[in-house]
Amino acid sequence: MKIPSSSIPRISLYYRAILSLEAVSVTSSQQLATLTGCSAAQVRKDLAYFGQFGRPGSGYNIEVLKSELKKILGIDRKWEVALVGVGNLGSALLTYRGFKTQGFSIKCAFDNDTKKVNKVKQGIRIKDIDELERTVKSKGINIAIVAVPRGAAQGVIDRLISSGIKAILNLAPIRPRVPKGIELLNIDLSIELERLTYFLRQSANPLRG
Amino acid sequence: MKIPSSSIPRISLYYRAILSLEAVSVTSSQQLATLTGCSAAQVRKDLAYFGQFGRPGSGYNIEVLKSELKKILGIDRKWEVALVGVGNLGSALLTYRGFKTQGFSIKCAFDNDTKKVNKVKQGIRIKDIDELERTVKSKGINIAIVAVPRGAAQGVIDRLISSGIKAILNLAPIRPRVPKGIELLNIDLSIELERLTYFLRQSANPLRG
DNA sequence: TAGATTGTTAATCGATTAACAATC
DNA sequence: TAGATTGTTAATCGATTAACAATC
Repeated sequence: MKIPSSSIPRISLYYRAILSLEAVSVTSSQQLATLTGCSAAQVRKDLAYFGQFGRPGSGYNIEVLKSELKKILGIDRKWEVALVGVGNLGSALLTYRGFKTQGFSIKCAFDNDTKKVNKVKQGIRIKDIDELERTVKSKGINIAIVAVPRGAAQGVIDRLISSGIKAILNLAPIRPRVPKGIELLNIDLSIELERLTYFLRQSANPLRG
Repeated sequence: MKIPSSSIPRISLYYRAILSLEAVSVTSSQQLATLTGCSAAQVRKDLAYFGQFGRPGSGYNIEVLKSELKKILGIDRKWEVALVGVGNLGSALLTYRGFKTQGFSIKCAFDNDTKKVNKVKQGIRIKDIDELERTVKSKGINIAIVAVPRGAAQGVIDRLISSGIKAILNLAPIRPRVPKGIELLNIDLSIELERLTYFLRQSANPLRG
């Protein structure tokens, strides 16, 4: 069955929602809908793509659902992540505690700035970019976050892929080329801001400023 | 005419693509397609939502297109942005140079940590969160970026809205409630990483680690 | 004129919503 | 049993792709 790609981030939302429901043992598509801003039909549809987790008449057992959603999302295990680029944004990601609570752990960090190399941040000794291939291969890391300047991004991503990285979260403002079979997600903050200004421009509201 | 919301970030991509084409005076939907990874039909469709910018047989004049796309995206002017939360992520955004090149300028920054208040970063004196309403109102700012911890996010967003903010980029890992007419975009890095682990989990590739 | 390329319409594809029989 | 709620099918909606007449 074809699963809409848009259903995956919603599964993450449902998972977070049930984490906030520790006191009860059962929930419903309606409750999950209210908690996440999705429709109840959407919740049931999304869950049904992956199995029959509920009981008609009573709803979804929270412990069952929690465990199933973790399996679906692949977070029923720890994942080690490589970070490339320890500038302002990279440093922020290194200290971001939200990753750890979801089972992600930044295990190594690289930069090409010799002033940063060998400095320790959050218990991670920053490595020279030259050590990227060796380290990623030897640690068997599958996921990388790229937080380097625009001009360096494609080169870094090529090197990550040749080191065996299979999934990349790219924060540099380019659309890198990657071969088939590599999962790439781009987060471009300026593009997001432009979605906002498009809206403000269209808006009927009399804008100030 | 109804414009698909997914076409807006593509317009941003086309705009960036033509910025890299300074040497030539004309481009085509095929060239923009190659540069952005979209299809040529998609490029023409997206542009046609907003007007007739090209000439059959010859293509799109770059200067004309550049100016039209800026107008569409609302970046034919400067925008002042308020930043709430000057932790690691907020500091990174304050120093991010990519915003300025697209016409965005972080004009004020707030934090509730008295150790940070009155410190100057990137030429911005960090203000106490208590000054949020007064400052945003008096400066007539329409856009805010929220980079506070999960627990503080909804409260901050409520206050931003009551100060007149119309568009919010939220980086805290919650889905805030906002009234109709307020544009909200959520960027949740853990959810993005979970899209990657979903893919790795599904992947036929024998994964290492 | 011949070749190129747009803008637009129709066809396809994919995702969401609504409805409801089956189940507890 | 009556009320609640799932899982699934069908209907709707929206976005993308293909095709091509019109234009330069």
